[in-house]
Amino acid sequence: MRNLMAVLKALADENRVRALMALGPGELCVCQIVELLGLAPSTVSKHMAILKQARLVDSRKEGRWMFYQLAKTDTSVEATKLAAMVSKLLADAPQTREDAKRLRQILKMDRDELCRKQNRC
Amino acid sequence: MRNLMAVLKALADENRVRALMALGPGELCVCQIVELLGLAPSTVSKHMAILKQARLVDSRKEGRWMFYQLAKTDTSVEATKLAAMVSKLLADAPQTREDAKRLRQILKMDRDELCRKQNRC
DNA sequence: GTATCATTTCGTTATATGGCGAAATGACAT
DNA sequence: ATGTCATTTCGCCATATAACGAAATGATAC
Repeated sequence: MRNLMAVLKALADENRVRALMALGPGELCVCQIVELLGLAPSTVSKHMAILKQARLVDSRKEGRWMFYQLAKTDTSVEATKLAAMVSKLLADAPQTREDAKRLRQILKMDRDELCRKQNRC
Repeated sequence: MRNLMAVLKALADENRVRALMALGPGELCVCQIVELLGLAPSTVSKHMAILKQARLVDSRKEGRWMFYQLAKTDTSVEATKLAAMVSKLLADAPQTREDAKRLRQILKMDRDELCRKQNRC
């Protein structure tokens, strides 16, 4: 019950759901998610921590960058199944399409430059 | 997206999830849910309104009583599928078993008496 | 070591949420 | 019509949550 509620609470925020959807194709670093959602890095970091605690995502540190990816299937039954269902239900939503399009642009950018740009403004 | 978020937000509260689980076997009136959850009638009413807005439940008025039941399958794809999954994931949880047991007792009580008792204390 | 830079943690603020009790509503009974 | 009673709406309070910026962290680069 506790685990499931953590998952459901994690899924009860639009920005977190968008982040999850964005991770579908593959891992992303924080600054890429920041760019997609248009939120402060500290805010995104907190969101990702909540997703991680709910076992919806895993993280991997590489140098200065922290990469987040969807949790593997065996991590948590509740998390995986619910995330898969939400993902399926949202697959055709306008917001999802828009984000996917924007994400393709973001992935084309140089990561160093992307981060630097964020720290300037 | 809006619909799905409404469903996910509705599911992000333990008392609402417990109420949903309790409706599995069949419809219940507000005072029965009040008895199960141990919350004020006004609070339960608000919770049920949220579940209804998310199209997770339907309501039916019979005299003074308002009965809530799980929404029919064709009401909302998102709501129905997610509710079914949550229900399956929680089927064996201790809280669910406890609530089911208590619910059997509540259903044995006379509804008039149950409501009257609540208004006294 | 010192600087730089991505990310996280911390402190603060505004808003959302969940809870209650009192008053309003709406239906039955007298 | 008046009263009773289940439920809802309203107003209020306490807590939770989401957002930001500033400071701390931890890793590379000089």
